[in-house]
Amino acid sequence: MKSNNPTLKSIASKLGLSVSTVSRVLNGKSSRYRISKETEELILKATKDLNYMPNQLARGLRLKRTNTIGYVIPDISNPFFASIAKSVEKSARKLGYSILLCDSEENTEIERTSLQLMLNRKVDGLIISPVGLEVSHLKTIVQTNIPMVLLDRYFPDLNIPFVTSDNYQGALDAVNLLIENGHTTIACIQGLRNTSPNNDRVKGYRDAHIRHELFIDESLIVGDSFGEENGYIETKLLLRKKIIPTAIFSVSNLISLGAIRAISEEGLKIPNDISMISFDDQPYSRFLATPMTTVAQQNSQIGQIATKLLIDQIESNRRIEPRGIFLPTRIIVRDSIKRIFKLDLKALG
Amino acid sequence: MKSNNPTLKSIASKLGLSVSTVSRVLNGKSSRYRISKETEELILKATKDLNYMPNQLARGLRLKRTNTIGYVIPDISNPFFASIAKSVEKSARKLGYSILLCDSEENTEIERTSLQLMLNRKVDGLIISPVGLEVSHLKTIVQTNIPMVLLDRYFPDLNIPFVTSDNYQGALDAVNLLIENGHTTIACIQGLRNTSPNNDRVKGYRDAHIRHELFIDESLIVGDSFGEENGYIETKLLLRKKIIPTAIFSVSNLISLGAIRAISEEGLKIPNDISMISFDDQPYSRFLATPMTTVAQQNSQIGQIATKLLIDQIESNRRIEPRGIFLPTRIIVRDSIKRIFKLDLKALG
DNA sequence: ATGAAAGCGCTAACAG
DNA sequence: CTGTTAGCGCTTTCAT
Repeated sequence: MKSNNPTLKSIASKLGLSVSTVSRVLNGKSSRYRISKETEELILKATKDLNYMPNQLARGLRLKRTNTIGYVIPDISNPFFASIAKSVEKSARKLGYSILLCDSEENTEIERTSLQLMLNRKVDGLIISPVGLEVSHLKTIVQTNIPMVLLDRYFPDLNIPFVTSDNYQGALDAVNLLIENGHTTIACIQGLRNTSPNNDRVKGYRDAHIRHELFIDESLIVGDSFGEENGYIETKLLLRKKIIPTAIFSVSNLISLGAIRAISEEGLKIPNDISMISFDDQPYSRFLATPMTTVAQQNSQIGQIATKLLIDQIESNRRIEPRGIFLPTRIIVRDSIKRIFKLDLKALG
Repeated sequence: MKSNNPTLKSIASKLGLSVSTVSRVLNGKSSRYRISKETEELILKATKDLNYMPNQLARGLRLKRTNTIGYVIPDISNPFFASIAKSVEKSARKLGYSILLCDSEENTEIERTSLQLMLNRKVDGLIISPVGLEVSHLKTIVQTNIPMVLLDRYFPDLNIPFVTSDNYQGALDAVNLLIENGHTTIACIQGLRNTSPNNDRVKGYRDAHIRHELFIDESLIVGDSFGEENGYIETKLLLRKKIIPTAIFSVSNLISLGAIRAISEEGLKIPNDISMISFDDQPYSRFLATPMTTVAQQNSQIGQIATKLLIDQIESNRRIEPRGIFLPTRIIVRDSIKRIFKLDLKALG
């Protein structure tokens, strides 16, 4: 049933040579071992004719190196992660590595077992966008000394290099913009709580308020997931409050979609009835009913840097000092923020 | 540097047993080999304590089975493919398989080398959404007898099972809808030519015309890629023609985004100035400036079926008869089609 | 009820 | 310049 692939052995015997010679030639060590031009060409020709391809399982077993890196991501269908996945795969491929992919579905248990699977498959390194709620399993992986880098979500107290956006600054900028446009009752729809991007963004939200000496209404900080459903539900709820916020700071692209759905269901218009700014720019952001003002991240760069960082670690065979890299975000102004009358509290007070 | 993982050997010697016994117990063959309860428990306890994990490289080498499947996709950042990737990964994981991922960037050469890489890594099977322009490399892979299934794009004359949407019927429905709304000058912005989804969709476009005895203006069938840029450029061009089409049938979600960009740049409105229907429904489709009428595919089902089909093949160890599976599409009517005065040619003639 | 040994396909140390 | 051999970690046949 299975076609018999040629092996070093079969080629060697066919040629009346030893496996080592064939192996040497194939690994470009002909000159180092002073192998004669004739045998070299003989071997090269034979391997080409037979379309010989080395068994990477055997190679990996022997070399303890698989040129494969494991990548675990919480939701590949989220366009934010999809675009990062693209750049991770591409950078890795360029550097000679393949990607073993796992979608953890925002579930720590799946993440844990998938990581174990990858370890068993002897990947050379790990890029993880962790769910972010649990660290214990990551800690045990750190102990194995396998190179790894965290992407997007990180743990400040964990000794692992990471690359992420400057979520704090991005959120600060976003909420500042809202405030500068006269908004003082601003809701914040969070993503998964206790994950670093969420924490940093919420902190930015708070600090923007503090800087402008604005009261922080805790009941306006709502939500608990990066998904659309969360955006929908929380917005529905927000619009039922006695005091309805004049603006929403949405912490992810998916949340925004849900929020938009709720807003339009309630017969309201952005930005006339309610303003909005959203984290994550997407190709469609500008084409929404109201073109969305967003905080754009450098998705492709995040993936690229993380991959290079990892492969550096793998190939230099040393742990790099586990620093975090924060990439700047940038605000793309479109039409979802309304400039409203600014009640100057200080002037009144 | 590297922490010494326990191996069968190290465990066996620590326990004063042989590797074979340990292996047997770990593979659940204790009863078959009448291994005493005590040794069994001894071994189980030791492996748990030491957190033993079998080296899958060694296992794969020996067993000729890796529980890994290769998945190559032309553009993971395209939300259509991202959502399929999600369901492929999930179904595979549930059935005990990991995914080796490669993004071919719509480039046959990358596809070819990536497939080779996967073969070298001894994946148990292949799911391929091929670029679709070249078959020769796929043909040689077929000859190796490795289980494979094509996803989305297929080759009718190639002996490989595939799963895809009923693109022909979907396009037929789409263009019929346009025609029923009075449109007779309908542009078709194609994706990558000579790929099956594109061909089938264009054929649907044509046949809808034929059925309604409408003239097919070849100059209205334009474009050559599934990307946004193509949609933008071709729409720009279409809007410069002497006779401007009253409607556009866009063959992909990305093309539509580009078309929308061009249309809005020209100061036109959908559907007042021009109507539109697009293949691929996306979460954002309903929130666009003009909520888009789309042809929705069953993304997650496509991925699931393809994966199960493949794993069936792998585990049953026989080639299934290479049939194609076409999943029905469905039209989601929103606001992007304007009902226009219907010029009844027959009545005039 | 358990062990010894071969071998999957490869690389590298050692030997000429 | 080339070959022999050991061994990566595992499963499985053959012994006992």
